[in-house]
Order: sequence, then C-alpha cells, then structure tokens
Amino acid sequence: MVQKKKGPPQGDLPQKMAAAPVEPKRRGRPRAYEPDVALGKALDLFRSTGFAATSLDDLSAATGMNRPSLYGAFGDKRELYIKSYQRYRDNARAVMGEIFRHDWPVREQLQKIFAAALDIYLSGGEGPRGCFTVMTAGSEAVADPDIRAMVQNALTELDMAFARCFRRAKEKGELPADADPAVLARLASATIHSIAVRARARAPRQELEAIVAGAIDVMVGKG
Amino acid sequence: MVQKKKGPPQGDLPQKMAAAPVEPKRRGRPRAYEPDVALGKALDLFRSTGFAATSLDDLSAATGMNRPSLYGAFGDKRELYIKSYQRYRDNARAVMGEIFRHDWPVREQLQKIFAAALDIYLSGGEGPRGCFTVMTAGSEAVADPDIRAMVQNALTELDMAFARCFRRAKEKGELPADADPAVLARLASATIHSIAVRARARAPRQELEAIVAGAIDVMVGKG
DNA sequence: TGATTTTTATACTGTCTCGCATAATATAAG
DNA sequence: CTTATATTATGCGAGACAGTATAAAAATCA
Repeated sequence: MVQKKKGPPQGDLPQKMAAAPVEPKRRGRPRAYEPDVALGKALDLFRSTGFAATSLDDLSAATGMNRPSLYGAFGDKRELYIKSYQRYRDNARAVMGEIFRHDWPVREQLQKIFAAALDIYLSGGEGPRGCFTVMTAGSEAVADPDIRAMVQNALTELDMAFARCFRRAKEKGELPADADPAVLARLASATIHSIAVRARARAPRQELEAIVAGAIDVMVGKG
Repeated sequence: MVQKKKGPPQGDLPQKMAAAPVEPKRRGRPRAYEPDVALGKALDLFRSTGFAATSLDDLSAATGMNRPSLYGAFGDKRELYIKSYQRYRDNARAVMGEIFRHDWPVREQLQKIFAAALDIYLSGGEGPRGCFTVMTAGSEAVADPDIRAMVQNALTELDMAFARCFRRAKEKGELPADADPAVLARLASATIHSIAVRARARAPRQELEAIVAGAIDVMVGKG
C-alpha cells in the first residue's frame, strides 16, 4: 500500500495563476522527466497506434518514464489516454481559436483554418497521424461514455466555431442572403473530417489542399 | 504438420458460376458452421471493436467456431480482418452500385445514396458501428500497406462514383454550367465521411439526416 | 466392418499485458 | 548526520493473448 489511491500527484498546481517556472523547492528525489513533454510523447504514440495497440511498454519507452512513474504521474492506461486526448484538444482549440478569433474575410479565415488542420494532421515523424478525434477516439467512443462525450464535444465545438464564422460573414454581406450558416458549418466540418480520414490513408498533401480549395469555393463562392 | 500451409480450404468454389446450394458430397466430418455467416459475425465484431481490441476468443465466441477452425477457414487474425473488410466493401459496393446504376435525377439519387449509407452506419445491435473504412481500417492503414491500399481504393471508388453521378447530371442540365463535378464529388464523399464519424459518436439519426439534406441543397441547389 | 478424410474439441506453449510491490536513490528538512 | 519525502529502478504475478499440437469425432469410401 505504497502509492495507492491517492490519485495522481497532480504535479505542482500553483495556487492561483502564476506561470510558475520557479520551482517551489520540491521535497524528495527530483523527477527525471518533464510531465508536459512526456504527455506529448504519449499523445504522439496513442495518435498513431490507437489505444489497444499501444502497450505500456511502448509508452514507457517513448516517454522515458518507467511504468510506476507513468502511473504516479498520469494514472492507468485509460487515464493517460484521456489526458493525452485532452491535451490534443487543448492544442487544437488554441490553434484554431486563434484564427477564428480574428475578424478576417471568410475566405481567408477558412483558408487559414484548413491549413492549420492540415498541419496538425500531416505533422509527425513517419507517416501522417491524422486526427485524434476522428481516428482513435472515435473508435473508443462507442464503448466508453467519457470518451464519447469528449468526441461529441469536439464535434459540436467545431460546428459552432464554423457556424459563428459564417454567421458573421453573412452579416458582413460576404455571403448571399439565402446562405444557411449552420448548413455551411456542417459542410466545413465535413471537409475537416474528410481530410483527416484521407490523411490517414496517406493522401498527398497536394490532393488535400485541392479538396480544401474546392470546398471553399462551393461554400463561399469562387474568389 | 497437420493442416499446414495448404491455404484456407476455400469452401466449395464451384467451377464456373453455379450458386451451388447443392453439396458436392464433402468427404470428412461436416462443418458445424457456415463460412459466410461466420465471416459476417467476425465483420460485425471487428467493426465495433477494431482490430487490436478484438481477441480471437471474442471472434471464436461470436462465430461459434473454435480457434483451429477459424485458422483453417480464414487464416490468422490479420487475414480474417482483411477478409472481413473485403466482405464489408463488397456489400457496400453492391448496395451503392445498385443505386448509382440508375439514371435518376441527381437529387433523388443522392438522397438514396446517403440513406443507404446511414442504414449501413446505424445498423447493428447495440450502438451504431459506423463505417469500417473510416473507423477501424483507417487506423490500421498507417502501419499496414495492404490495408492502406484497400482504404485508398475505397475512398477513390466513392469519389469516382459521385463524380460520374455529377457529370451525368451536368450533362442533363441539372447543374449550373460552372459546377465542377469533381469538386462536388469530393464534397459528397466528405459528407459521407462526416456522418460516419458522427454516427460513431452516437449522433441521433435525425441530426445526420439534417446534415445530409443541407449538404444536398448546397451541392445541387434547393429543390 | 474397417480405412481414410475432414472437421471439431481440448489443451498447451511461449509471449505479452497491466498493474503493483518492493527496494534503491536522491533531495529537503530538522 | 539523521529523518522524512518523493521519485526511480527492478521485477513479480496473475491473466490475456495468438497460434499450434494432439486427440477425439463424424462423415465417406472400399
């Protein structure tokens, strides 16, 4: 009963909102890993091999942490998976949100969004890893309610962001009066889903960019 | 060296094209399973749990065949997975092809195609299982070249079928002169991919039908 | 009936898997 | 220097896993 059921030690967790690069003088033996980069490695691995096919040995090797350290830091395999997915979503949300935030012309904004998505899907060492939501999380979503909720959330979040974008464009007169922002948003999301799937099958970037360009033309008219 | 390397016994395989419900008097102990329905069960299982998370015990239980029989009939796990996927594709191709074959108005044809896709994705006992290509095969596609080739083939086959459909419609004057069949085809495929992903996250059928209806309106104009 | 053939049934093997127990190590506090 | 704390390192143990060997069973053929 050494480290049982006191939950993951949750790292530092500074009281309020200090960025805390200052170590508050930890007590025992210092960590040999940085939780953040370790989680990033785990994310990469889960993203390319999925949940079931990724063993704790693989994760251990990738993160450089041995198994007890993994458990201490992140909990069991499922928790680590969920934390990885959360991190992926946080990152995607940050990147996308930064673009959606601006008040650019629709066409330009869509181009930037899709380019960012492509960067995410095609990044990584060997072979494109696609989208966490579409590929591996979608698989687990059927059996695991928590993951399913996260996936649903990711899907609707994207729909909403696109819908807001199109609504604004319509108000600014960039879209015809009969354009339906909600419908266009679903189409934009669908384009995202489609390039995620195709990226996984190693479609060349050029092809994906052509798909994006065509979709934009249909959605907001040929520029 | 009992049943080694003579390949799966390939059932009957009648010489030319006889439906062959007539047993040509097999020699030894009769099979306790029907290869076709067993493969269907395996397909269902792979489709809902993916490759890695589906054990041979699960497959054995689902098909009613014990492990040696599985090996004898279909080969190892990967071969069984590929045969399952092949069967899924054959079925999907048959269903879709039957619809694409006709010379109906685009709108009607698209409606039927998407309805058929929804039927496939939402069918099954507990919880929608989505699309084999998008979900589980897409995951394996990164690491396995054979599966990747099948996925690529599935994607382009769908693209081509939609493109042909839109090209015909344009020739018949159902689409504006500046409509690009290839672009529209990609959008139609994207819609398919999107509802496949959403089905996996248990989006209600009504929502999926709304997405389809909106997409059709954008692609061929509001009817 | 007895021999042959094909399948089923049982059980085994070596490997991998997850999670945890235990012990060693490295730091801060008293 | 000693004690307390927090981590790393090693490795165990029960079970799941894929694949196969072996034996029993059920049919046809002679």
